[in-house]
Amino acid sequence: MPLSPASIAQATLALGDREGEKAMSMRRIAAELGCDPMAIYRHFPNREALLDAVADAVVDEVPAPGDEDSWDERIRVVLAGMRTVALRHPGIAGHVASRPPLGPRGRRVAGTLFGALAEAGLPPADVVRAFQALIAYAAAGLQMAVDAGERDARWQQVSDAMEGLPGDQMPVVGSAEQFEYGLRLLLNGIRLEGEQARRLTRER
Amino acid sequence: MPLSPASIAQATLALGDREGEKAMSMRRIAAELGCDPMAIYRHFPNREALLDAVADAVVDEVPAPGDEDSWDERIRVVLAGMRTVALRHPGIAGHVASRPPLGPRGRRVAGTLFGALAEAGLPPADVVRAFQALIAYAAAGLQMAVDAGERDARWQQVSDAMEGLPGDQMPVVGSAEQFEYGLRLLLNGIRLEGEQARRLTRER
DNA sequence: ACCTGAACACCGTTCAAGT
DNA sequence: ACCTGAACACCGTTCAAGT
Repeated sequence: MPLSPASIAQATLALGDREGEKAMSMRRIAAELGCDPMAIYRHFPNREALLDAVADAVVDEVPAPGDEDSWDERIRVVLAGMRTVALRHPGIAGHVASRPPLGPRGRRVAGTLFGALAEAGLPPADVVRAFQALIAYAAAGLQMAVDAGERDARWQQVSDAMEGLPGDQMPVVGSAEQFEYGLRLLLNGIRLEGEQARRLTRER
Repeated sequence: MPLSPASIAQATLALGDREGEKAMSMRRIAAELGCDPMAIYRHFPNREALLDAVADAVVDEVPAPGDEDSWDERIRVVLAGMRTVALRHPGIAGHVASRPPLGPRGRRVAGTLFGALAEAGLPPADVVRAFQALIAYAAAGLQMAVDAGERDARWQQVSDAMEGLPGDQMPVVGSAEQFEYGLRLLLNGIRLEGEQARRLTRER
């Protein structure tokens, strides 16, 4: 297998899936590929750029929503898809969460979101604002799921300390259910904004 | 100055403020304190725990909202405060963003949010869900502000590629204005949920 | 018993030396 | 010109040796 950006990214992804985030060091990736660590630098300027490429490949697995779906359903599908897909690749999930999916392939996801937000009735400037808010929320929700194993205990501490909140009705931190709830809040907020904007346009 | 958790945390914060995130290594913190790197381990089990303590100290600077403020204003004040305060400490801001503010001092902030969400009319289980969503959003918004310097260019790329969106009406990535917009979406969504819950309670 | 610092097992990246 | 691997300048943490 000849070295190429794609083959390096693929080997890095496999290594991360198998042995976790910390295994994706330049030295170990090189060992996985059977090459010198420095050979990688002839395809990527640095480690960050390589991880960006891996994250982009993962985002490419996000399924496209159906064209007949409503705008809010399209947003829901694409963001939940991003979360699910990233969690299938535990090694890189943290990196996906830490930055916007704006690689060549991530742009497809961004396009879906922009289209849906415009359809919701937001004025152009608010489309960009809402887009950023959605990406921020999705990234954070994903990060919570990634961290859940280690840091769950701390969340429990706080929630347990609150009165009137029996532990058994508490959604798990970083769970899909928790993710969907926050997304619903955002989508309800967006719907409201869209309706207000439409009303203003009609009055004018 | 005798070594103590507080004095170590304070020195770490100062070092991070002055020379950035990467300067906060065990070795450099020890140099700042004029002690052996290993001495720190007698006050903190590891580097992560030390950074948690530093983050907690920073969260303690968040101003408390007024008691007469409405529930949504209290949430707004406390989350915007967290963002502002964290950005005053660039070295540790990334760490604050990457985990819930649940240290001994952070619990005050959590308490404010829980109280405000209950007042909004959410049932207890949804209070926990909305709380998590708000913290997630705040963390991500903060992270965007932290990254803005380096990664702004990538956001610009995408937004520029979208039609009908002149660059001059675009809010800056990670800006306070952008943060407030997303927060407004979430608060609108929460208000809606609260009203629905109240209506259901009245009907019963 | 307490404390220290040498040592271990790593990093990402540079750069001089080899082909 | 291209490629390699030794070397640089670091890490967090362990642990044996000293007081």
